[in-house]
Amino acid sequence: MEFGGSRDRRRAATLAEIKAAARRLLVGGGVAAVGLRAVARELGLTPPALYRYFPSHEALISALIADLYDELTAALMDLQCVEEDVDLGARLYLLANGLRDWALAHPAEFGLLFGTAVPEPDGDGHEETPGHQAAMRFGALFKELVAQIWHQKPFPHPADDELGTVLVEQLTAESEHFHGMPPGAIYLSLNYWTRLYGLICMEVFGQLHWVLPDAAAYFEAQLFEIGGALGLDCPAPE
Amino acid sequence: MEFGGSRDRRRAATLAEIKAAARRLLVGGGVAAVGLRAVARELGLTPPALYRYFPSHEALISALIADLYDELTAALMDLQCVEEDVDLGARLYLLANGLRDWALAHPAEFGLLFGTAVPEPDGDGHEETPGHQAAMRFGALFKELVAQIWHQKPFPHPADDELGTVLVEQLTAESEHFHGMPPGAIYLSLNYWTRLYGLICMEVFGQLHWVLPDAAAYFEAQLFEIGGALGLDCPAPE
DNA sequence: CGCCTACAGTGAACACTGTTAACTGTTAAC
DNA sequence: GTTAACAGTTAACAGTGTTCACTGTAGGCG
Repeated sequence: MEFGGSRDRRRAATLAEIKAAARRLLVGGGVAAVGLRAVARELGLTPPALYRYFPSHEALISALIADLYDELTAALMDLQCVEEDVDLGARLYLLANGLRDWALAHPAEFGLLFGTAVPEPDGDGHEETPGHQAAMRFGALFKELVAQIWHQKPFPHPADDELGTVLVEQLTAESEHFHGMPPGAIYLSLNYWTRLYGLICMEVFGQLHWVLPDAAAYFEAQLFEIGGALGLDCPAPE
Repeated sequence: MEFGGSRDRRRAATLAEIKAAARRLLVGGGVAAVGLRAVARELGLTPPALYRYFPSHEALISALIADLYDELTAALMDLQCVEEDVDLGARLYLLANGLRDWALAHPAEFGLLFGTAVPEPDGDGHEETPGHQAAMRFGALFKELVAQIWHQKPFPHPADDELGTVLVEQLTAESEHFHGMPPGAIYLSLNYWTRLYGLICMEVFGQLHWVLPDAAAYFEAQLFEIGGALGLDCPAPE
């Protein structure tokens, strides 16, 4: 029935089907709904069959996380490339707004990626799961853009003695990821990311509904504010 | 053995024991570890016995959440009352630092309270579970203090036309909870809370470890920054 | 005091979950 | 054309939340 081909092709196909079914269940009923047996049921398979593709339920979830990170990264990348000639500030604005839109459109996926990822105090330090690698690629997206903005037009930043020695030391350690930006500039960039993340998390996780029924206007105002710290002017005043 | 007393007393005692055991399991192995059977096992009871005290597993978790909110609220309250004569700015500083300390000391509990609480789009609007009421009491702690700070020494705030009509409308709707503060001042207060929440969430959920190994210095710097927006001067310069 | 009711708690069972072992057939490789 | 790898199944195990029928004991009331 399925037009033949090498066995690997068939295997890759069902593997994709499995992840698609898992994704479907995730958007339908949250993380709890994507169970091993539920996925198997979705494909008309028996539960043990999935163990030919994933060593455990947790591995399936991890693969799903990695895929979601890549999907989010890709979505944000070609969101900026729709208009190639927009300036860097507008691209950061598109990135931030795109992230919020994606989070609001896919709350279950966002919750899986960014909510309650309580990291066990790992002894070795850097883990190498594909999920973490995908997360790094996602983070690089932001770092790259901010570094470009900085190198195009350096924005005023706090001096080293304003930050304190310990903080400067940690920030300079991250300097290579930010293309040699000075600690004060990295501090402001981290500030941007932290506030953006916090805002979206609070909105998606419903922590903001108790005070703001619709956080869109607040988000817009905050975006202007944190963009201003990076030397960007307001993209859309009102 | 247990010195007698009315039956209600005994019931309340075991109810407290149940929640204590649940709490113990929570800190030991995260949310997933606090299962109905595990709690029963902890007390030497059979699982169905717990249904005399909670109608379901979810109800037990909800009660645990409510208790944790109250515990956190109480901890933060008497943290400020240790020194009665400290000024309001220092009390806010204590509140913010106390919240961070509690979150870092009890990551599992913090995750249960503030992580991935994906709110189902509820039609009625305001739910009345004890957990939400406890959350409101917790939020009131912050709102009260900020309102006191405002009324003692009003800080400069953005004008209405800087915020936009929609945002001003939403903020004025929350004015009663902030003791009649103007929208611009509520905006800054919300800003404070949003950034504080975002920072702590990122740190506890490990989203910050990839760039800052120890976020204490960064948190301190941010605290100074967001406190400055409320007219407070730096409590500890370094 | 003695009955009787309410209630905490038990045992067995159901439907579900992730996971493993032993076993099929089909299919690609030598 | 034989063989070995592999997808997939059936059966089972341990664990979960939950329900039902049942026990004993303790409290309230006549």
